[in-house]
This record gives sequence, C-alpha cells and structure tokens, in this order.
Amino acid sequence: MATRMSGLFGRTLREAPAEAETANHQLLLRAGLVVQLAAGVYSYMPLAWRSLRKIETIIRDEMDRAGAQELLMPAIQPVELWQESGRLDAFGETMFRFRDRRDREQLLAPTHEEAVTDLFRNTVQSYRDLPQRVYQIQNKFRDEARPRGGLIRVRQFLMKDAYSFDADEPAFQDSYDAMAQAYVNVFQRAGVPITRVQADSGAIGGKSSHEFMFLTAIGEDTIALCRNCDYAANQERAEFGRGLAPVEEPAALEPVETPGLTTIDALAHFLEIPASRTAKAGMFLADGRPVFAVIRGDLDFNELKIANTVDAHEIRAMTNDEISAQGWVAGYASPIGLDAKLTDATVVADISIPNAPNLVAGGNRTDLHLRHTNYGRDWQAAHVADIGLARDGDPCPTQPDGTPCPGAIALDRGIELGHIFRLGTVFSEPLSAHFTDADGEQQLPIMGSYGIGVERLLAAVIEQNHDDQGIIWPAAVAPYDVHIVVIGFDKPEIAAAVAQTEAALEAAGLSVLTDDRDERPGVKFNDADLLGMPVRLTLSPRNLKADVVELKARTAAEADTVATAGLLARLADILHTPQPSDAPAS
RNA sequence: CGGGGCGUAGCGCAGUCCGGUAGCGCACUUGACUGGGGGUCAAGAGGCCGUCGGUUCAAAUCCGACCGCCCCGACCA
Repeated sequence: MATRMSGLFGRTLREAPAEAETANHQLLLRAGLVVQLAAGVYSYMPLAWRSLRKIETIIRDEMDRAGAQELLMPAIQPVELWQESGRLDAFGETMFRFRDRRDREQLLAPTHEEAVTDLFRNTVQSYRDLPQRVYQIQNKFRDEARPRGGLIRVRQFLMKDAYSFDADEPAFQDSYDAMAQAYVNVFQRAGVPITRVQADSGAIGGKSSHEFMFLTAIGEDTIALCRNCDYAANQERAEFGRGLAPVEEPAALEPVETPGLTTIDALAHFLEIPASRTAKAGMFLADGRPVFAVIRGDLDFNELKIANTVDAHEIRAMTNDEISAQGWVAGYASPIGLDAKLTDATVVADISIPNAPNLVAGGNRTDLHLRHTNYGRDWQAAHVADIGLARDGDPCPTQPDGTPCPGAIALDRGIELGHIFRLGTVFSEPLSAHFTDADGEQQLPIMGSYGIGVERLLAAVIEQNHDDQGIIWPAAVAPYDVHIVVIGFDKPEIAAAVAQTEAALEAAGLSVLTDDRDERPGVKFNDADLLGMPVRLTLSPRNLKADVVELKARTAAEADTVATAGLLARLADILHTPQPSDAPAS
C-alpha cells in the first residue's frame, strides 16, 4: 500500500531546531526523520526507519555474499564475561552497567567480541568447522563522554558487527579481504564515497586495523592522505618521513645560557638555528607512569603513539608540578643524565632523533641548554619509535606497496563509517576458545572483527546527498522510490487516477509516498524536495486531461511530462540502482 | 571531566539588564476566499517561563542549588 502523507506519522519543519549545526542533522530533523529523546538517544520515525532497513538490506546482502551468517547476540551481558577478557577497565565509564534483581552486575554491551568468542568456544571444536564468519545488526550501548553531531556520536546505536574465526593467518587474510570488499560494496551501493585508511586499533585490541572514512569537513577524525600516492591513515597512527638528517661529526657538548627561552621557537630564534636542530622534550603520565619523550624540535608528539609504545591505555601531559616532582625543569628538561637522577621514567625517542647530530637540548637547569647533544653518545632511550604527529606538508612515509614516494601529506577530516580489525588471538586466548587441528592439537582461532555504524551511514548518505532544498536520496536507500504530489485530490477523477497510478507503480515493485494532503501546491513541492525521494510525480487535473504525468527526478533541474503509457519504463530507467557488485564473495 | 553557550507554546525567537503575573513569526483548530513553488482574511486553542529553594506585597525577570541540551577540548571499538 502506498503511504499517504495525510496519515504519515511525523512531520516536516520549516526551520531546523537550533541544536542542529550540520546539514545532515538539520535535514534529519526538518524532514521529521528522527526525534531526540535524550543526549545521544534518538527515535527513528517511519521514513528514517524505512531507509535504515534498506541500508540493512544492502549490508545483509553483502555480508551474505562475503560468506557470513546472520545471528543475534544479547545486549545484556554479565560483567564476568568482560572480566574474563580483561576489557572491563579498557571501556571504563563508557560502559552502561547495572545490577539485576539478584544483585548480579550486568552491562549493556558496547560491542560483542566477548559474546561471540563465548559462542565459538561453546559451539566449535574442530578445524573442520572453520572458517566461520558471523554477523549481526544490533543495538550497541556506549555512554559516550560527549554525544554529538546528531547521529554521528550517540549512546545507543545500530551496528553491524561481524566476526571471523580462522585456523591460520592465510585463511584469516581471506576473511579480512572478503569483509573489506564487502565494505567497499556496501558504501558504494549506499551512495557514500569512502576512503580506506590505516587506523589505530584502540581499546578493542588487536594487531592492526583499517577504517572506512567518509571524508567531510564535519568529520571528527583527522586523516592523513598523500597528495601523490594512495597512502592514507588516521592521524592517530599516520607515519611520515623525517627528511634527510645533516651529515656532521658529533661535536663536544657545550652549555649555553638561554634565559627565559622555554619554547623551541624562542630557543631556535635566539640561537639562529632551525627548530630541526633542537630536541624537544615531552613529559607524560602513561597509565600513571612517567614517560620522558624526545623528538626533533620541528616535530610534534603523537600522544597515542607514545602510549602504544609504552603499552599504556591512557596518557596525558604532566603538569608543571608533576614535572618538578620528577626532578625535571619544565622548559629545560634534558634527556641527558636521566639515569643518574635515579628516575624511573621510561625514556622514548622518536625515530627522528638517532640520526640527528648535534641537537640543542635542555640542560635540566633553569636558563640552560646544551649544544651538540648526540643520541647514543650522551643518552639512550628505552624505546626508539615513531612517536611523531603527522602534519600537513610532512613527507609521505612510503607508498602502500613499499616504494618510496616524493609526495607530501595532506590532512583531511572524516567520519568513521566502518572499521575492520585483525584481532589475532587477543580474545580467543583469554577466553580459552580452542579448536582441534588436523594433528589433534588444541589451537587458538585467528579472529577478525568488522563494524559498520548503520545510523552513521544514514547521516553520511544525507550529508553527501543534499542541496539547499533538502535531501537527495540515492535510490538504493530512499525511504520510497516515488513521491506523488497530488493537486486537486478532492476531485473524484483525480483521486481515482492517483489510486490507479499507485497500484500500477506498486505492481511494478516500486514503493510510493503520496501527498494527498489539502495543502497548497507550493507546500507540497517544497516538502517533496525536502523529503527527497528520487522521483516526484505530479498528478493534477491539467495533466490528467492531457493524459500525462509530470515527472521530475530529484536530481533534475526541471520537470517534464511523460505519457502515462511510458511512465513505468521511464521510472525503471531513473531508479535503476547499482546492482550488487560482481566481485567474488571471498 | 575542563571551557563556553542556552533552557519562555510543536519549531524559531523577543521579553530578563531596570520585578507588577507573557508576546511575535511559523505550525495547529474552525470558517471564508484562494488553488502549480511554503497564500489572504477572520475567529480560536495551546505555556507550572527546566526544577527546587530563597528574597519581595509581588519573580520568566533578583539570589542559590540542582537538572537538561548544544558547542570546543579531553575522551571516542
């Protein structure tokens, strides 16, 4: 049955509520697609739900093609399960927790690695049962510190999460590649351009990951992209070239008085040297432990990289008091002599440091620096690692295939729509999920985890596909295929023609939204533009008399008339949606 | 959690500085006119001014506490 707008639950707004800033958020509210209940908690009205179900259908189709089976796991889970994996602390406050009537601690699952691994250990015993790929589309719960951006960061949301279990690395790679291809297909079919980037794997653990980013100025993630090659990474983990170090013989250490010069800029200016000839010190607390980090003066620290280097969850810069408590001097801290000061700090040097000779570093005394410090001769770090923050213009690290690239990094903003992880055995091991291999030995399955934010994808569809008038739904995810604007619905012959047209369209498999309201034509046309179905048909006495219907694709500038007889063919032409890709299923 | 902003009718806002019992536009209801890009006229309905407490003869307005929402940051599988 066609939906009649006179009875549609939900309505359009002429003005967007003040809390909406981005185009997609404003349109979601103005079109009456979503209604907010609390911070980061939304209802999806009938139009939005139809679109979300279409997105889900695409996802299911591609998941099935990638060899995954749909199931549904519990949202309520006992805390014990998460103690078993050791992830309770990693999620911390983000987890919604409660006690049941028997005083058992429960939680609302933010993700399902634990649950699926538990399922696996209860279900699979033999390598003959591998590989396994499963997925679900399910509400996730995360008590985000700051929900924001409409549907972009919410506290209850639909997620498609998939998990793979494989007997060995090559088999895992097949699963990973199948999922990656499925993701490319999903986003392409939904009408959202995506960029696949290397990502940090965060609290979920695991060895490596890729994010599927929708590049947009309103994105909350920063992406480093090479202007020349295909290199793309989240700034959190983006690598970059440090350039060629000058070739110099190490010179003798030389104190230099530097009164009041506590910044690299001031120091470099005073000494008339480039910032790259200085060493920048950074003092951090990583899971409460002191870390002394050193990087070339012209570069910035990437705190996440530092945390990963010292295997910490949380990291922050020390306060001046904390620095003093370590016996260091803020602004003049030096990596030299840290051992002698009996510090328990972990010293980490950026990869820019060992090759850079004769750097000016702090003297660990107010108003004193040291010239000609040399790594190896004057000091050593526990870790030499990439702890630099990729910035606009930095040299591209290398092309994905390993060949050198002369390009430079550009920074862009993006929204993470999907994330795929290599988990390895980080869940199968603590949860004791085993299978028996062909030799009768117990083995741990190699796992993968694959997520898509369903409403986030909806928001991205709208952000990507709209104009000043409203949404421009891609046919594949539009709530309805056709929006019929009726002029003169009170006239019996018009009402009859409408019913006839609706029936004909639906017989052809099209979904129809009919604006039968007693509104002025202008109101209806504006609402049709706002709601943004791919095709608008106008039925009016004028057109009926001429035995035509007026047809306007949402993307077209002007409407034109079509003989009634040729209508279905024309619609099929416009609504032809991208078919499931021809890529192999795995 | 730090910084900032905002809570007055379904939506957008004024009124708050300077206390006197609430208003505008859109939307909604009824009627008439109108009828192809958000119409006109007329008559209506709708508000515990976020909550609680205080000051005062009197509080949307002043004071205090709390709650909620938005933005920036921290955080973010």
